[in-house]
Amino acid sequence: MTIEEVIKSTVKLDNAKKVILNIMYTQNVIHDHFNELIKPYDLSGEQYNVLRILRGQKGKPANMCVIQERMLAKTSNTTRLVDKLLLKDYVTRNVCPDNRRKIEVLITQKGLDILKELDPKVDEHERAFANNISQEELELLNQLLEKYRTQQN
Amino acid sequence: MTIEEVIKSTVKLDNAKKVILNIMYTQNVIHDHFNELIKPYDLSGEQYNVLRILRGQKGKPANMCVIQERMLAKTSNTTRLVDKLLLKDYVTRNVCPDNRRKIEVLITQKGLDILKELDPKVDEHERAFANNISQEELELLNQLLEKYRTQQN
DNA sequence: ACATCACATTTGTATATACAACTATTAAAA
DNA sequence: TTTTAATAGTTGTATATACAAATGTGATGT
Repeated sequence: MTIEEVIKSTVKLDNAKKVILNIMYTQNVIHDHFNELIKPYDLSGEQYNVLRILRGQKGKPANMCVIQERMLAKTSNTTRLVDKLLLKDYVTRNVCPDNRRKIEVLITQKGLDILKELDPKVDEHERAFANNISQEELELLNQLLEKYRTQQN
Repeated sequence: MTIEEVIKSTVKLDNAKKVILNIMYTQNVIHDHFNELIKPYDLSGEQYNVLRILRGQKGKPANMCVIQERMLAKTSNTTRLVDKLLLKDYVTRNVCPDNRRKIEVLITQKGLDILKELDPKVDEHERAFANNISQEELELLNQLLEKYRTQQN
């Protein structure tokens, strides 16, 4: 389905407009698909993302700004995301002894368990999209997106 | 900047994962850039989108579900978006005489004026991203995104 | 005519996002 | 040492999003 069909556009769009719409719309499709996946687990996409970041720390605590800078959506409110994870016992939160302005956030075993349960489903989600396109095309798509993003103002 | 650098990943990611992150992140970058653009105009991105759809109707009124199906984010609450536009006198809203379940939404001259004022800025926004990449690459990017999106479950 | 169903939109509610203001702590400067 | 500035995180508030339930209207069947 082309992007013109998606938005039922009657006029022909130029490539610059189409790419933006295509990226925005594709993100929406991925987002909705992922939300379906995690809905039964009572986790939001960003909560999952934070958990994955914490697992990536491999036991090393992460403070708030480390989490923030590794998230895709830089404007998310990390404090409140961690609050939610804390309520579900997926993380612990402690004041850093060296610098009391900082907070040390750690993933718990329960957090690791839920991630492990989700891993195969997330893999399947990723494959569902990637399967329709070759490895070379995937690589090309990555390169083009990275190039596209690089603005020269 | 590669997506690994963006999320400061220490491990190597496979292409399927990278494409998803790249699309999500690129959408974020575009979204933030666009929001900067329209912030002085007291319009949200989705409000702008609705206005653009209404202009595309070329005088023909659009009812709620027509607007809905032309929006990128299908889950947006069209009623409340139109409420906001109504408050700013950018649109009118009337019950359809033929079928009183339906609502006829029309863009006003004031709505057309604000869009006209925004047009060059939106063009510039689109070019800012597209300029760094050739027309052929833009076309390829569109094709790859459309192909990628097409899941076979 | 009456019941039932489908359709179009609105409303309620919980959660998420955007962004500014605020608090607490540490570092630097006078 | 006191003031000032920078850093890290939290809180408040307005708006947006997600999703289910409710309302009102029109279409269909008996």
